[in-house]
Amino acid sequence: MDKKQVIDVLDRIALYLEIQGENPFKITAYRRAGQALETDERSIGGIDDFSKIKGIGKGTGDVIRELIATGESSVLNTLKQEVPASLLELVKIQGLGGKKIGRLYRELNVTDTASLIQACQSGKVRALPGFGEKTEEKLLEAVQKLNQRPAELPIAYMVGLAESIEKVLVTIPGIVRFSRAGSLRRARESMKDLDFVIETADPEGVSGQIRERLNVREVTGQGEAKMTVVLPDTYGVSVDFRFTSAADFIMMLHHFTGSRDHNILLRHLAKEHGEKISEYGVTPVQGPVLTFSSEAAFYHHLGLNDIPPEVREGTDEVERAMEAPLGLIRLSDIKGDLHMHSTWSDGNETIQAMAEAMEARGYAYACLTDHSKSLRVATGLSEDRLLRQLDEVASVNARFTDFTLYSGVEMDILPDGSLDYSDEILKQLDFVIASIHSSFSQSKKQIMKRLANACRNPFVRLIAHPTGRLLGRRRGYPVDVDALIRLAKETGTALELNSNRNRLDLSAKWVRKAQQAGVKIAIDTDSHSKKMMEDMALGVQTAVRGWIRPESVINTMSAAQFSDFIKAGKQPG
DNA sequence: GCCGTTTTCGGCCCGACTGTTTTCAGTCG
Repeated sequence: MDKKQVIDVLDRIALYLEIQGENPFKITAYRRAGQALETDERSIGGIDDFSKIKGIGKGTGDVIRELIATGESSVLNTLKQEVPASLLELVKIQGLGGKKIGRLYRELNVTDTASLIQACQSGKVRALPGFGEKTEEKLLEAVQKLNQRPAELPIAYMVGLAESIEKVLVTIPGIVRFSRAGSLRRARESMKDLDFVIETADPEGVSGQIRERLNVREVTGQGEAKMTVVLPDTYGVSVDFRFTSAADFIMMLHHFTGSRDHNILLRHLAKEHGEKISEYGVTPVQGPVLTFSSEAAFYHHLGLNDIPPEVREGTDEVERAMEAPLGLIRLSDIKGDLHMHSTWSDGNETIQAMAEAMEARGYAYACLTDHSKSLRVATGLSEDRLLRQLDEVASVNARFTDFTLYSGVEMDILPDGSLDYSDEILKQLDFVIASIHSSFSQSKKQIMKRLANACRNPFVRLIAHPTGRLLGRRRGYPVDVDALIRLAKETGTALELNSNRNRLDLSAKWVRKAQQAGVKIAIDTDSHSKKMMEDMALGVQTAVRGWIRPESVINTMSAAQFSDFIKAGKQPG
């Protein structure tokens, strides 16, 4: 039984207790025990005494120990006999929580979605005290919507929606400023909904404008402080708009950026000093409510170093910010982009145009890395064309003074593990990337053989999009990423964090492990157009989620350092 | 059920909104 399964059992126990109408604090105790386990860096086997972990006491500790010893929980088994398991599904229904589910079960014998629909249709639900006609209607609607859309949507899709919303918000005169909040601001890979915080003196007018201009499908909540709408997109994504005054903006933004668990940690901390935190500010022991002009100032008030949104997940970030500045990478640390394509293969722009756009972004250098010959769908370069391209890169590079364009290639690692060019060719390039674009369904063993061959080549400096995943669409090929990290370390090969919004590959979890192992990372956009260069921001956000420091990233090097890095060649570690 | 520089009892994060009520419980984030 692994950690995830143990946490899952604790959560299920909590849900059963909720349905039974148990003491709410007992319920959160089970959930908190699960969170404590998740936060702990050790694996289940590496923990000797669970009760020593804060949040786990005798009761939950016994449950965990029994689970590990026997694979079962007598607490859970008892609950299963008292409450049908099918009831657990009902919490997914909008507007239903443990308490209402418990009442529906005890008084109307509702056990699953089918019996809930029946109870609604026969008018029995509205007769229950606390329920009513409207509740019954909404429940019926919510049940029917239940499986119509995935619970969470990938960040690429949600960023697209957010961008289109922002285009509208900037044109509404009553809006002083606004910001993304919630999961998107924290750059989670997938999320349920979108959140915006808006400074305005006229929430009502602005609400009306937003409803009209976004052509919303439905308004599911409307008050003085907030509005919730459903967008007219394919999935019917829900968006929260929270309105605020100038003074409250930062605290409101902080609050709605979350995560909820992070906010809870901060409130516990404030409480130790007798202070109270809400979205309106910090209430001190005495005196007026405090607000702040930046989130950093707010953290500072709590005795913490600044914590960027991307790591506010309610794990150990508060503890770490207490000890020292986190020192995590920022977008401004990026000095170049090492992965881009031109019209020579499948890019949309000339080499010159791509280089100019990179320079305009303030970069000191970039590498041109078109596809290699075997990737025919992308008109990969034959040896002959690749060598001719070297001349073109040199001539484009000569037109810049404070910017260097390096020659490179994104070379295919072929299904049999061989590489698409000979070392004779590769040694003429400044920067060689290797990646897998074919035979995704091979065994893990064969995929690892391919990656090992690439890492062991003396000219391959970087493995691009190491897992080949496309978020929400494709899992990628089977990679033993731990083994790849060891290979990268051993051979002095860097691993990519591909910033493309559909990839974000490696993920935050894996770049964190790579950094811990001493492997260098490149945060690249793999741009095929100028527009795609903007995804660097998402790549850096993902790196921050992985607690990446600038010194672990090769494209944070200055122009001179990077030039030396190229010349020095691979340094096996 | 868990916890303690207010420590073995009495608390447990905080507020908006909805639908039900006629002062508030439940849900959500």
